[in-house]
Amino acid sequence: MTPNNGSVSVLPSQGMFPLGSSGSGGGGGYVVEGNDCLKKGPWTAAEDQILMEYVRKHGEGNWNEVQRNSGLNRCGKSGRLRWANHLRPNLKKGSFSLEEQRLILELHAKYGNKWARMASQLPGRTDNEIKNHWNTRVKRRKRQGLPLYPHDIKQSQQSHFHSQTIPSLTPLTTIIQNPFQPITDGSTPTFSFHTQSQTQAHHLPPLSPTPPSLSPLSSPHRPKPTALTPFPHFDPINSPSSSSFSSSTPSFTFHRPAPILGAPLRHKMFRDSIGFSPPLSPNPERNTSMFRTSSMPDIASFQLTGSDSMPDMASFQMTSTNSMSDIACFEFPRTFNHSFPPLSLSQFDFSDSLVSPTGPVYSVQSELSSNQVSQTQLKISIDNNASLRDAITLAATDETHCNISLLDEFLQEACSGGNNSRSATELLGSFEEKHVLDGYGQWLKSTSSIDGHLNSMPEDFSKLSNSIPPSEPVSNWYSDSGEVSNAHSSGLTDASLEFEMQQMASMFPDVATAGHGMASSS
DNA sequence: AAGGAGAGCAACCGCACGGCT
DNA sequence: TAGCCGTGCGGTTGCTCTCCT
Repeated sequence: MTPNNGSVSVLPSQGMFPLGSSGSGGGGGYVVEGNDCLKKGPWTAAEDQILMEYVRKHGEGNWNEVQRNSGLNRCGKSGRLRWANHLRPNLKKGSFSLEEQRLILELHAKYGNKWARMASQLPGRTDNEIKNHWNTRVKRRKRQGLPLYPHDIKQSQQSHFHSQTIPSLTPLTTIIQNPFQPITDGSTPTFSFHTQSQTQAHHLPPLSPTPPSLSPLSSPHRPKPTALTPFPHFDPINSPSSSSFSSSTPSFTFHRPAPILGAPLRHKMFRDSIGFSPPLSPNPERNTSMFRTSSMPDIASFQLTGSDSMPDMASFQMTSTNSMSDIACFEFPRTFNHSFPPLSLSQFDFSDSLVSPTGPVYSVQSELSSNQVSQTQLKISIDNNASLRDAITLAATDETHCNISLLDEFLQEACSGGNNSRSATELLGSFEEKHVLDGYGQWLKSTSSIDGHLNSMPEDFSKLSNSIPPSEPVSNWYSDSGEVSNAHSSGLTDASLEFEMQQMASMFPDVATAGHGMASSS
């Protein structure tokens, strides 16, 4: 936007008075009484010319000299800003490209609100541009109750936050990406997820602006995040979570975040970080069990059991105490050297603390308000000593019968729904476990050795798929506009939409290409 | 057609930091 | 060493434009 005739944001009470519209190209603005009549407000083309001429002659710097030597009736600070943001050469104008948007996300995850630092890695972009872009995104996603970061970005952000107190935390991702891989010594590792109440959960600097006091746009009166909060939970020795950790029975505990049930996301398609998870039950008669388990069971547990008869496969079973008939299971290779479902940190979305089977205990914080979910605990145990089979059993125990019906509701709507298009994300409420399943599905597709299992998987998934109006663009599922499939209302640019789509596509590299993601892959 | 909401953008403000004296 | 000054950064404000109702 170019400067125009609009008034400027300086109050007359501050000693300004309107200049009128005499300036070419828009003019307007205010001057400061008693301060050499320094002009404020939008710059005119004439002023730009003066400034450019000055910089051409004298170079950048000595901005206070601009006013003295060029006759420009602006303070040096204003001149510097104008030059930096609009006049200097090689500035890119226009909307951010997909790569730039992605980079901004990554850089923000890495640096936080260090706009200048981010700008230094985005050639032609200014810190102000990046800041505005980011703030717009923040506002939009906050309004929609969506997480600020996509999964993969969020995990790197978490790594960033922690890397300042825990060197080489980056492997955290590795730890979680393949949580089973370390189990090679015949031990019986166990690890568990559990969600704490909000009062228990906040140990770290916030990762999301959602809580007002936790905004990434931190108040200038708050300590700058140069020294990030250490992990109060990081205590491999004394951590309660580590009490069950031993060499013979590796275990780790981390907390699940609250589901995203915040903003009234009505009539929204699958989108953005929520992603879409296919039900993976290979047994049609059990096709709701995955949903049950995914729908924030208050207590769920996983168990992995070794197998000799199926040395290369493990089964994964999910049960709910509501009904033992609600059992879902699937299998996957035990060795996991085929890039087990990318169970990344973000996909688990640990909210609080983590004890890895291999050592370090990290505490990470959910960006979600944990008051949106009842106490939830998932427990996974891995038994590598099992002699007959590699089995993974996941038991979901619903103690409070809260939230558990969300996915059933979704399934019902999905199966009967037709064009209602009620969002999976809206109904799912949570996506943490779903991401596990997403990862599993993705891995499943890419693993030729289990094609047979794949074939038996997708019935309930196909139900979901069928429930999604085929005419609905996938971008509407995944855009972070948060509104009904309307990119315009959200102000999303095509690039933004495409960017969000790419984010999602990256989550489903295989299936996405099969036709708009999993939802249409059946 | 008018009004409202939201997005995008430009620019200001206050503070922090570093260099210089 | 303290104070001054220039510069840079981050937060905020307020404007216009676009789209929707």
